[in-house]
Amino acid sequence: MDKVFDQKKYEEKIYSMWEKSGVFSPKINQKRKPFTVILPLPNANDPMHMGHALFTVEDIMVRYHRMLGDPTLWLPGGDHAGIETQYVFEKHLASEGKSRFDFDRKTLYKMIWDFCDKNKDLNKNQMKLLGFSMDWSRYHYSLEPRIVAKVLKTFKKLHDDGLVYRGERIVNYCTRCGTAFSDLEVVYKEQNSFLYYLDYGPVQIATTRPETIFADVAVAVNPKDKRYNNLVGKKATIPLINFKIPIITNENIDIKFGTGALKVTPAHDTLDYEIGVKNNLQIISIIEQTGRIKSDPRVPDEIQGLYVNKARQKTLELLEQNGKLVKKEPLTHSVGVCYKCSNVIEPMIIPQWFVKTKPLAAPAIAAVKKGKTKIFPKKRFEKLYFDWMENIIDWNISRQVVWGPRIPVWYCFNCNSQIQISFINKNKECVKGVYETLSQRYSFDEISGGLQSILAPKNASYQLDNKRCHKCGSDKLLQETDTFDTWFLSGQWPLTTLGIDVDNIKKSSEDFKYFYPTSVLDTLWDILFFWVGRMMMFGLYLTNEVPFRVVHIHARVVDQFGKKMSKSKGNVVDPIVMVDKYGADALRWALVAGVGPASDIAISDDKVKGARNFANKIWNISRFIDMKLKDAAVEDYKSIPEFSDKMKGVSPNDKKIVEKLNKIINLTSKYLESYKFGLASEKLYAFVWHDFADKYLESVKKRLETNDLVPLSVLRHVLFNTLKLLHPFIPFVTESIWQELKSQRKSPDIMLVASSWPSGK
RNA sequence: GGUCGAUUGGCUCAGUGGUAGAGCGUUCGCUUCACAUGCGAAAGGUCGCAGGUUCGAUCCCUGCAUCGACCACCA
Repeated sequence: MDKVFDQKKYEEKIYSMWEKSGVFSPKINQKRKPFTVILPLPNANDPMHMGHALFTVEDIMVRYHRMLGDPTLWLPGGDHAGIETQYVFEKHLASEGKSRFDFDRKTLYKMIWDFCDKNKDLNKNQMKLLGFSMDWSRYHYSLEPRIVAKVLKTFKKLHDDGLVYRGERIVNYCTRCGTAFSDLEVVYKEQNSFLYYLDYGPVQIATTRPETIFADVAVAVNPKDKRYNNLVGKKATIPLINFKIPIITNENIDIKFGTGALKVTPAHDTLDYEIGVKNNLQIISIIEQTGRIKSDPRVPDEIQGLYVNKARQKTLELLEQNGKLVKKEPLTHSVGVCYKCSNVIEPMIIPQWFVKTKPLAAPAIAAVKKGKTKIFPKKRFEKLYFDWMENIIDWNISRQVVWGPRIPVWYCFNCNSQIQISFINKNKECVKGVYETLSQRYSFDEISGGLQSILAPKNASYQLDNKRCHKCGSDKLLQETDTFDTWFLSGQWPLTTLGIDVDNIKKSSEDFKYFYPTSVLDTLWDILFFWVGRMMMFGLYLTNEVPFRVVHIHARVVDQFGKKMSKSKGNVVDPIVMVDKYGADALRWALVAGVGPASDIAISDDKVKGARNFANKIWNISRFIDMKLKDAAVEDYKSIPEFSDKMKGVSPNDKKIVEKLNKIINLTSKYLESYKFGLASEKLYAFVWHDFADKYLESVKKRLETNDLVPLSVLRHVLFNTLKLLHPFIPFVTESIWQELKSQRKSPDIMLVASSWPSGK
């Protein structure tokens, strides 16, 4: 054995040995309960970051259970990550001076597909470098046909059950990404702006968005506001266009803000939308999806066609010229921006597909309350889970991006001639318009061949198959171009990857019947809502059974200053760089050792270096024992008696270390069962380094010179058991030693499986 | 505004109802034949503040302070 553990010499070899042996692929054994973990699928658009290295926690659980003898499945996967990937890809296109509007959707889809394929493979290799014992034979990608087919069936089932509807609700729309987002995907940023006081005839209103005044349909005041009592029911006048709008009341108006009078613009503000719906007000939309002001007769000519920001300036100029701008004062408020591109989110009314979530959330709440799924750490995260699930609103599952499965709904163009279309014609030009008009110049085939997107009116008729129109028999049908929210796919991940049959659960695959529900879902708390909640809802909806028994929330990796790692801050540490420098074991250990439940981990070179030293310590303990065994001229393990309490010549000192070993075996098992990985590793560290190496090993050196075989027997006993305890945490060094000491032990050949987890009786 | 978390030796952080722990750093001594990615020793904390429960609190409860995170609202 070398003087120091050279991980580069072993890691690759060891991993491929494991892989070839097939130990990562469990065999179904009806006599034993399986242990199943589904990997939180990394995005296929990006290499791994330090957060992914925390899958170490899952590997620890998985390896532990495998060693216990449980049929253990860790199922890996990759996520197409719809919007996020398209965003990354569009940046890539932009660097080549192109945009998504230059391509029809088929071409664009193919380009992104190829882009992701490369990254997917990169991801897989990186996970192997970290030693993750995933069953690669069961790897799944969210866009592979058999996964998508199941997802579409779920959509149909939801639709049949009346849980899907097409609705026109105010949605968060990013004009740059060209898609709507769920409320969870909007981030709020502080912005310095101005509050403008405008003259609306009998009242003054205060607004930060003067460009939307042309879409106003009312002025609202608080019913308790005495200043306006006599004006309620009368009319206010929109300046510049002199439209009369009613003055109404609403309890949500803050008396102290501005003048206490709010201009109500239902089409372009969330609160206003609610007020509009409640009071049956007209909803007038003046902003296009491109972010430009519409050519609407209500809008002054010079403002039409301007982008929102320009329109604001121009409107203010006009207001000032007309003496309608009373005053402006500075205001700091938060503005919703796109979580991907930071562009300001425009609340807009666009027809979208929604899932009714209340009926799905109720069982998901009940399951956690009944303890069918347990969340760790409980106190903190159960509350978070309930808060979200109890306040859930209908889920907008439409995304106006290309990268994802299209919603399986078809519109007949004969019946719905008002559908808006965007496509690339034969001359490679992007053409937009309403079908009724376009059909006079272009054939249906030319349109469908170069299709970019369609936008059907809210009440458009549709059908769930692409046969001839059920109503008129026409064959001019096109599928919805909205694609599914990524979480609609990943929310079904444990079901689809294990092989559920959505139509007939009893016909699901053997894997599904055996491995579902899964045992533990380990993730970061920040996708508790996006992912865990959705999986709970889908799981219970389709199977009446929770998708996992336990949700374990792991720690978050931050930089040495305690800040979240992000590309924009430039404080990202590449896990693979650390692996290269100090070894996979070192990084794994550094991420787990002594870390409290769901706390932050500050990762630094020093910490990983310390972990590397620990791995080396174990290596050298083994090297010492190996040498002593050979010094004693012992050819193989048979020459040294197996350790036993009753063997002759066992000293109190020997007994003491064995007692401590048994204690640490019990403790490690106990901690692993209760998800206390930090404590487990900390205690192991102290035992290995201080009790075993510094004290016991030093103390027997003299005895070893006297040809006393008892201490050798003890050393070997303690070493092999300790290696087993350490293996889930630091698999490479322990397995490397296991291989080096082949002649000094009985089978098994591979540490990972065949060696059973020790018992510390 | 609401919720949650943190506050422990110089730094980073574990932990427990019964007189404080680790790693790193620091100081001193070691080229000891497993390991200098090491060995031996040492210094260093009234466990944020104020109350309460308890025979006893760093740990439980209440309040406060500071920092951080999340959610909601922001016309």
